[in-house]
Amino acid sequence: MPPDAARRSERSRLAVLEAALELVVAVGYGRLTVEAVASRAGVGKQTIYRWWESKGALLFDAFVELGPVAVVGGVRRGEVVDDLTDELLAAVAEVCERRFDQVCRALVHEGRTDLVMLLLAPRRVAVEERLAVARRLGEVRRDLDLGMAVELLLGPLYQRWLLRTAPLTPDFVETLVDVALGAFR
Amino acid sequence: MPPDAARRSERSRLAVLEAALELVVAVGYGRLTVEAVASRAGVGKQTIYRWWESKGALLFDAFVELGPVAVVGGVRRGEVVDDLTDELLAAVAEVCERRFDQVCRALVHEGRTDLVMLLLAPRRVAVEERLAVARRLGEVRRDLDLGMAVELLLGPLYQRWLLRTAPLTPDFVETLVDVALGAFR
Amino acid sequence: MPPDAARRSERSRLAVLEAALELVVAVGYGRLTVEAVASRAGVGKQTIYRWWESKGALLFDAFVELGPVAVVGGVRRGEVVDDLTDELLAAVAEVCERRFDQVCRALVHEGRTDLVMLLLAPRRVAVEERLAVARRLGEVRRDLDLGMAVELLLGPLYQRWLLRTAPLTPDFVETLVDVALGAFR
Amino acid sequence: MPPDAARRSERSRLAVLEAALELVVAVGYGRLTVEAVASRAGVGKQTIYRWWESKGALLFDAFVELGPVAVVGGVRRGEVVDDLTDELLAAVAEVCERRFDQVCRALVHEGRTDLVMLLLAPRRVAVEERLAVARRLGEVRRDLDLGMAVELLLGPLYQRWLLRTAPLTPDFVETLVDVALGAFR
DNA sequence: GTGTAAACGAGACGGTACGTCCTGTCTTGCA
DNA sequence: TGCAAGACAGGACGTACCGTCTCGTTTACAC
Repeated sequence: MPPDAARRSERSRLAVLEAALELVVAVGYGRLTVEAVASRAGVGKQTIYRWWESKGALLFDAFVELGPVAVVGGVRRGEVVDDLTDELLAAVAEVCERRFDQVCRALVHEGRTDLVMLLLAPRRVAVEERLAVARRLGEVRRDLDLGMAVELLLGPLYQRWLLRTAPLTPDFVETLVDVALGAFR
Repeated sequence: MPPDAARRSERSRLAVLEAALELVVAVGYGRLTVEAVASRAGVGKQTIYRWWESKGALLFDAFVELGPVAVVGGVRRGEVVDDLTDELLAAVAEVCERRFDQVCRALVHEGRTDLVMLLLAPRRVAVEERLAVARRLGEVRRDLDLGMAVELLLGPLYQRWLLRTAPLTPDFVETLVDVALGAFR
Repeated sequence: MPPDAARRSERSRLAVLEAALELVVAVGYGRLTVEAVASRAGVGKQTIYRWWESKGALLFDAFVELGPVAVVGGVRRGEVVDDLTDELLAAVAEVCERRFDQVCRALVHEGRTDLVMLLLAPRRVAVEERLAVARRLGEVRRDLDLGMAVELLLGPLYQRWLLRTAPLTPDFVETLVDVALGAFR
Repeated sequence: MPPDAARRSERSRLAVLEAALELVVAVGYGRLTVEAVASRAGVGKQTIYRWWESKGALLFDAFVELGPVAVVGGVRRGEVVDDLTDELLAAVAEVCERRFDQVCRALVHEGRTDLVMLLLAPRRVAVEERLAVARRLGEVRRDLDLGMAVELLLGPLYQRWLLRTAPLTPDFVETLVDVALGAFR
């Protein structure tokens, strides 16, 4: 029998999500156990297994529900270079936020990169939209491949973040935008 | 007491590394157990715990010792665009190779991104060297920041690989090189 | 948290006790492992550790639950010398029975002599009761110290058994009863 | 190849025996490990395995070599009742001595009751000899079975010791001798 | 209101793997 | 060669969690 969502206890649902988020931040994904989540949430283990498929799915829900809302800038405010820099700096801030970082790494760990992409999507969309405007305004080449451009901007950034090859400094972001825009014009 | 490396059994060391590599390819990191490695290697569990700190460290050693040697092109063969494309295609091949992929993901999983960087380093160096030549020959800007250039080329590639946002096609590589070189000239 | 006895699985409890008894007889105490008991009982190891403190406690329970019931004679059937001889012969039989012997030695081995005493108690009580009757009937001295008398009768017997100083022959038992009764009259 | 006793290191032999005795007293037989003995003796493990078959054999040797010599009274000093009482009190003292007790229990634990008997033998012989004298002097029955008499005296005593059924008080010893002698006259 | 059926907390269950410990053997210099 | 040192294969230990499965107990909808 599939569980009857109508009878689901909202109190339990929230308690579990909160406990999961607190614990993953406190101890990291590797040391996060379902038993600990259940215990901290004052919930039976079965209640977790009934409603979530995996730790990853649980953490994803926890983040979507309780994580900080990504601040995504409006489409156009000033020069394309400034707007993109702002957007990337926001991406850096987002990605360095402890809960976001932990949850994403947990999802990578579980192979649920699809969920990671969902979390990263708003940023990618924002960057793409700004570039679309830029293309319309002639700030960049008319034939610019927007998808590739987004990857060129965010790929290096996300790589630094995931692999921790180097710190995500404002300097890095500025140079990244400069160099990338060089290719787009 | 720290173990005495001089007395270490080479036979056991190799058997463990081989078993680890075979098993991680066969069952993946998540289902890889120390007991299985010990058993397949015909080795006591303690012998593994004596010499390696974690599954990740073990897999790293296994790969460094037994993994396929990365084919890194010579510095200069032709046009910079062709050479870089070759290099990135080789990077794609490397990164898609089952053992490499599994071991790297295992290391990311364990938070040992430092080791992942070691595995990726030769490629990065090769790209950087070709760009250095290009800069000397005037194929790219004199003031090009080589480190940033490398990240711009490999960052998007490695991001696609790790997050599986999209397949790593030759087309993607070509466009990536084209766009990036646009920024470098 | 202490385990909740109310929820305990009777099926598992019995399976463990049976497995323990079979195995201790089959391989002896020294080679008896908790893992083997769990495996033969079709039970998780934790289920054993949850309910029993030690191998000794487990074996004691197993014996109390499943061991052959000691045949303890009625209080008085005939001459005191015959009755006591019967009782001691029964003690010899009991103590030589494979399971009883193994379990008792296991308990001695673990220092749980209190449990050994529990297993031996019925016999001691029976002997004491017969001696009490004998004292009432004038078959032995009025001022006989019953506790000491029991020790005098069973002490040598149990010592031969535990230390295997000599075989427990009927002859030994008869002489023992004769000599002891000589002291009691 | 059997080890060559001629080349045996006396220093090592003694160090091992001393360490074994100290450790068995300190931690008991159950927690006594060969490694600990070797380490405390400043000796390689192999040196122990080369010269002793088991922990039990090692402890036995240790006791024979280093244990306190049992004080066994001369054959006849006074009344048979007094002499036997002295002998049994000495037996109690001996058996309660920490090292003797530990080593004997260790040997019982290992099933090496033969070695226990060797350790107990001097006492038994002494009692038997005094009884032989008593029989010659008419202090006890002419047809007394000496072996049985010894068992009647020491059996209850050793049983109390091994099974710890009750404390080995002087009172107990006196009553034991009284009652037993009652049977022997 | 009452009956009933699902979700709930609790936690025991059969398992898997862990990382530690110890055994008894084997190997490597040193004396 | 005997020795101290200690690595080795093997395997049991007791623990930690897994995901499943009962237990009674709420809870909430249908009658």
